[in-house]
Amino acid sequence: MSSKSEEVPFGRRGTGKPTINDVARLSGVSKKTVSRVINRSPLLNDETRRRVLEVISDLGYVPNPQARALALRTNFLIGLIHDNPNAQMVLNVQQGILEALQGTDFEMIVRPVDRGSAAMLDDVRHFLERQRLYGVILLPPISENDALARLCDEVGCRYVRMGSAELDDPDHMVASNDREAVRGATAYLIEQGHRSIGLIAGPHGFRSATERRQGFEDALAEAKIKLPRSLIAEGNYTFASGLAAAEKLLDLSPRPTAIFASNDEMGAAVVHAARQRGIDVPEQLSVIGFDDTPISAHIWPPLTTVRWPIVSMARSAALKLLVSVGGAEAEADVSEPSMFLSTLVKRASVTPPKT
Amino acid sequence: MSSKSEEVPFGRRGTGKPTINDVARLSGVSKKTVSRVINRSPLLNDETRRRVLEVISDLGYVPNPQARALALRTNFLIGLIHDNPNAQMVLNVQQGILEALQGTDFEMIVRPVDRGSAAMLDDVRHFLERQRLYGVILLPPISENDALARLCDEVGCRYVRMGSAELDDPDHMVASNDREAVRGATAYLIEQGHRSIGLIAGPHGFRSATERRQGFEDALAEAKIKLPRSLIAEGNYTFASGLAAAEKLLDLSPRPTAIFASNDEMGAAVVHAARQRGIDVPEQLSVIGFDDTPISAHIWPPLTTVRWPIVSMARSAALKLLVSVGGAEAEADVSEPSMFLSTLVKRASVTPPKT
DNA sequence: TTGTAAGCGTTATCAT
DNA sequence: ATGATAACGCTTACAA
Repeated sequence: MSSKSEEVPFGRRGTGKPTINDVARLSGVSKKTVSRVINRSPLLNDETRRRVLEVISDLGYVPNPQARALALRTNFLIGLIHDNPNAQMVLNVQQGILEALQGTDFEMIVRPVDRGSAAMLDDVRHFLERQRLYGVILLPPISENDALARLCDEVGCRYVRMGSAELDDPDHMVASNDREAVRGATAYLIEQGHRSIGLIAGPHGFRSATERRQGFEDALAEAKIKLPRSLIAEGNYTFASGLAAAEKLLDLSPRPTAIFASNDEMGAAVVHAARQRGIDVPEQLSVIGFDDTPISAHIWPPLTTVRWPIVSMARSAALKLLVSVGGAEAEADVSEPSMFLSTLVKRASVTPPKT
Repeated sequence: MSSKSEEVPFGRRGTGKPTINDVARLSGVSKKTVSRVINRSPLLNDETRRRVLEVISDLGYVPNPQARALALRTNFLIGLIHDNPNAQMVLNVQQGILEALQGTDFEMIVRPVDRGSAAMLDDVRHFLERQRLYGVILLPPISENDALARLCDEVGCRYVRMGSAELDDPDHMVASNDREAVRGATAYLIEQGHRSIGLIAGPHGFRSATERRQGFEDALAEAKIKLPRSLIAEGNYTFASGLAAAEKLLDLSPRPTAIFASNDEMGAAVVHAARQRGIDVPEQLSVIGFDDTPISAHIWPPLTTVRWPIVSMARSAALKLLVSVGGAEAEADVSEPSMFLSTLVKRASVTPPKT
């Protein structure tokens, strides 16, 4: 009986910020109508909309995200879920996502997870259920986990997976053609005259590792080159593991004249290991990496590598998530691409072998 | 009159998740009492608290963050505001923050800003006002902007600044002793016998650049070495700028026998530039960097550098923000340190000069 | 096309 | 120490 707060002239309470009520009162319509304007409802008199928009802009009114989140049962947040050890990759992805979110009401929230942990799925479930994210982007390698994708579905959270191959339908996936890209890179090595080529593969169980390895083998098969198993070493995408793998390969005799490393970190490690034992790159050893992260350009010699369009992929992933916002119009957009092509970046770490 | 929803046995509506009402009903108390339990109110009968906690755990009840955010007018989010170009640094900071947030109800939200833009302060103000963050962490170099700190105060948002020197009171600051650390690094070069030492300074207007440069000059002054201005080049902390600066220094004749670069990116660039012109590091040129980011250990030769305890600093910064949560007890905690010491990491890029 | 009333799930006020 | 009731600022049902 007591409070008729609508009577208060303006922005009652200390906060000072105008609410939907202020807008409604000042433009002489109901809250609901203002809400319709905010949410771009199509069934609205143009004149009404205009008037409300004017008041909104006069007042500098901005809808309160917390209140919307409560009412809509969904937050205006895009989550990035990852267990990727590579700083540069994670940051590139963040950059891509943020570019997509630019100018929208969405913000990005980052959630690293522990792939090893048995509780990982439960952790993510709790996270998603609590935060009610609008959607999440799954980075490799965790993005390869099908159970995780199913989990997102279950809790009703939109998701897009990033990966090295199509492991989901196009609406839920942005993929690159790693296999083909590595085939091309290896073929380039063969063209240059290399016949004894080492491979530092990615870790067992990673889709990207498999794809890249297959691309490597595709190229060899095409050229009818048969290589001993000993020319394949395995790393886990870290510099340290690359160092160990490189040492194994460089101890071989005869030594390979070229090495393809499944990512730049390990490629840089090959160069490092070679220098350490006085082997000149590229004169005595050609090296190719993968990712085109800054380190590949910064070491000496600059590393020939496969450019992985990670920023564009991440941007696209985020845009796929946002497709369903803005009510009507957004759906009509040309849909975001789902396949991205990686390309070979030729630098100084490859030359024909000297015999 | 119509809805007596309290009668519904359990988790009405589709969502299925128990609410505070379910807990209240099942434990035979009011919502407010449950709320008190959740918020660790001290004035609560122990027996009541116990009973409620039991029901909470039986039900697997978790308070809805969106509703709390609306009622409390503050989100359970910690923001990271930065305009730092260095991927590794940003990611280290994220790691530190996330470590601190581990096990709490808080999540991290990342907000890059554009230092150059005139609208920067307004952007941040809108961001803070809309999102109602619990607190933000300001990374250098934007953390050096006093107007930004004042803005946080104004909109009632807790903040902690990270920086290379104390630019705020301890509650709002975690700092490192860059000046002293660089003085030590330079002294080490002098000890080794170097007398002609180049400096690649950070960009004008950056506090970290000033601090590091002063440390450099402190050491020279101590050793009574007077160097020509030409031995000081300026970069902007990027690899490319480091390359340009290195070229300038290496063109000098006589050439310096050592170079201190104000960060690792530029230090790596020095090594890169040296190799490019056939100058051996460290035999003909010693190099020291700053930060101890992975690149310093990954290039050849591994770079002697100053280890900046950035992860710990970020963790501490986040903990400072959280000090005021948990009602009563947290305040009593030993307060987080505000000063962090950087230390010299000796690797292979420094030797005595050959004359 | 627009408005009314009833939530969304929590906390604050002010009793008792 | 605890509870009834009114916010918090927005959206959805359902009318009109």
